[in-house]
Amino acid sequence: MATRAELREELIKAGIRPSVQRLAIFEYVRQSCQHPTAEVVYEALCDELGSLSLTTVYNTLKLFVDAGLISMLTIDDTFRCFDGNRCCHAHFRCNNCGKIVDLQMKEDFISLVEGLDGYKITDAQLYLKGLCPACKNKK
Amino acid sequence: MATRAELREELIKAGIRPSVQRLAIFEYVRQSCQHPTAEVVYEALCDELGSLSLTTVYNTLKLFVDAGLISMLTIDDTFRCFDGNRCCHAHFRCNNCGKIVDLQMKEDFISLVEGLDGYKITDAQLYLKGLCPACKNKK
DNA sequence: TTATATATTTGCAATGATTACAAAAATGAA
DNA sequence: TTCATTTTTGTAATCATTGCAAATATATAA
Repeated sequence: MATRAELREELIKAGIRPSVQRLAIFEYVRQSCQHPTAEVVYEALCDELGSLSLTTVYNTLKLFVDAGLISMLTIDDTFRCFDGNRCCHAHFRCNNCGKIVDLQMKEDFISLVEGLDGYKITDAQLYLKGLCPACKNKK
Repeated sequence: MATRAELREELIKAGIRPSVQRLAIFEYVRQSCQHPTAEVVYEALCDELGSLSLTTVYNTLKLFVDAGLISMLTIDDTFRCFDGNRCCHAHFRCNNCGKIVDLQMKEDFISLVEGLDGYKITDAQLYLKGLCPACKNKK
């Protein structure tokens, strides 16, 4: 769990000026295990920051994604969500309850992909979908 | 390359009545290596079928995805595209030119995921993003 | 400090892919 | 044929996301 000062340093190192809004958004996404959407980030930080614009949240999240500081997940095709967990992991989305969970990997999945000579890879996501144990038992 | 009769049988086996529209859409997505969007499928088949509704294309593609006959890709976060290739493979999307290409796998990537006991997996997608060789050289 | 340029935030309007809906057409059963 | 069911269609609505221009904050220079 990084401190606020460490997160600030990380932004600066990435060439991003740590404004109040940016630092709050960065901290929120990095600490969350919930894969929040832009809307969720906005709702969560509105009070804390006094005021905040949804546009700022969208712009800032995009800034972080482009800088490689967080990832954007498109596992749900109706909205994007964001992930501050920097360890290599896969995601599972339950088709019934919609929950998105992290799954550990035995090894980095990029090593299994063939024919990547000449490519520059900046992002990799492994998405699994189906039924989570709870929903599977209900049916 | 499956014949039209084989594709028809596959629909019936999946419990889907092979209407003219459905068979044409199924054939198009299965034969294409281009990961078409609903709009692309619609444009391609409008003439062939005389008339066609974009709503039908959307509904039909969803029907096929739910039946496990084709996959939906969300590698590009601004639109969905569809993939009729049933072999296990990964996808790469170039951040510069937008091209989506298939990549072979040394082995099925699901085997690398831990903690799947109790889950029912119905879909798995591995997405890589970055620069393709051509775009990488240009920069 | 003050003035000026630059970067950031904000609110609202616009965008566009996708879906809801209800009518029309096609198909199957009796 | 008649009736019920399934499928298709066109249009309107939805809603997550973006464009844009004004307002605000921050950094730099003098």
